[in-house]
Amino acid sequence: MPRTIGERSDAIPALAEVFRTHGFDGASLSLIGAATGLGKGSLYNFFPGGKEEMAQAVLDEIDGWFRREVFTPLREAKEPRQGIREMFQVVDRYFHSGRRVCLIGAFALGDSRDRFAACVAAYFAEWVDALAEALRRAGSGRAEARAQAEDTVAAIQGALVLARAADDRAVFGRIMRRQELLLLRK
Amino acid sequence: MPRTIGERSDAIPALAEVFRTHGFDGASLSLIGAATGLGKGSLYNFFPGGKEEMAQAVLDEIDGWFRREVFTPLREAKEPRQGIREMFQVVDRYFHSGRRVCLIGAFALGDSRDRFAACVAAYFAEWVDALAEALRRAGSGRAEARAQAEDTVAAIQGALVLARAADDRAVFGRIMRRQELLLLRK
DNA sequence: GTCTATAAAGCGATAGAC
DNA sequence: GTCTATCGCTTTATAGAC
Repeated sequence: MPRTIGERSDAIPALAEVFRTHGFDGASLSLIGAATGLGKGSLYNFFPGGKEEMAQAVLDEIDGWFRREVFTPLREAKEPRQGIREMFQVVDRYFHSGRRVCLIGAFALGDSRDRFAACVAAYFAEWVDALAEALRRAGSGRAEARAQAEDTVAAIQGALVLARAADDRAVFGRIMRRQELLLLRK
Repeated sequence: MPRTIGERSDAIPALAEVFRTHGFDGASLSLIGAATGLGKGSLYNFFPGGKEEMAQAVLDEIDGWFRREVFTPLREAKEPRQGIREMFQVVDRYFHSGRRVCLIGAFALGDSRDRFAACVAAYFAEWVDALAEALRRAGSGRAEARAQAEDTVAAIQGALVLARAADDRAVFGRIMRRQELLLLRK
């Protein structure tokens, strides 16, 4: 998180943190102001569309990050099985081993789903697609690869729910490890 | 949903619907009043603790329902494998094949987790416990049964996230069916 | 017991000084 | 470009009429 906010994108990490912690409705402008160190004037200067534009900017940033660090590597990995192993590593790091919630998953379950429906749907669809392609290249049939990919993305999201519910990140690690074994066995 | 509200418990289904649809923060008293057909006077007469007491009453009702319809049957089923099959059926019906969100899962990911932390943690812990016992009775070792139970509850929660994200309940059915096969194969 | 009116606080958003 | 003050509205919650 940058110490000084010089441009719009500098505020995104703090914004993401606030939305993850408090949800869209719970993230008030005063909380956002405190987290970013910006007054309302500056916030509306960077984000004329207000809170909705702030959340959209965070979602776009997350989408770009996953595209760059997860989806594309999955699709382009020379060794698909190795690519899948690396996906689990990157995802575990991203979610801080289950301590950090998936903002897009939380938006999917919450009241803000309709507002950001397209973004939310596209994120999960692309994750499933990219993983299915890697699995197909690793030897699974087309239909089986899709099924395995769907199960895996669901397992990760479910693991985040359970980890946060139990306030115990060990749950997340266990589910991730078993899902990786299930996917790469044989 | 009862047509007339004569006592506190008559309002619970409508309350649950509002919290599921709008989340805790998004469920304003005016929405709650419209959904229940009750004025604020009546609401505060039934729930002196306000919104928090309303949500807690809903969580208690859900907890009781799952205990009665899912956890206890799992533990007491004469045929544990058949009991597990029935769990999948009951859960599919409860979540309207993925169209209905798990309020406790949504609270776990959302801003209201801290407020209802004990309730949320207990719900998932008991589900995993009950399913693990059934799996153990069906022949799994103690550790393996726990792992399978954890994976299954996570798969169900993840399936709800994906179904809601894609606005496609078919996803939910597919993941549930595959998880059931995985659990009961051999 | 249920309504309407109202209180007090917080909200998102805007305007204007600097 | 960033601040403070403020608008208009909604929120939860309460008070008092009936």
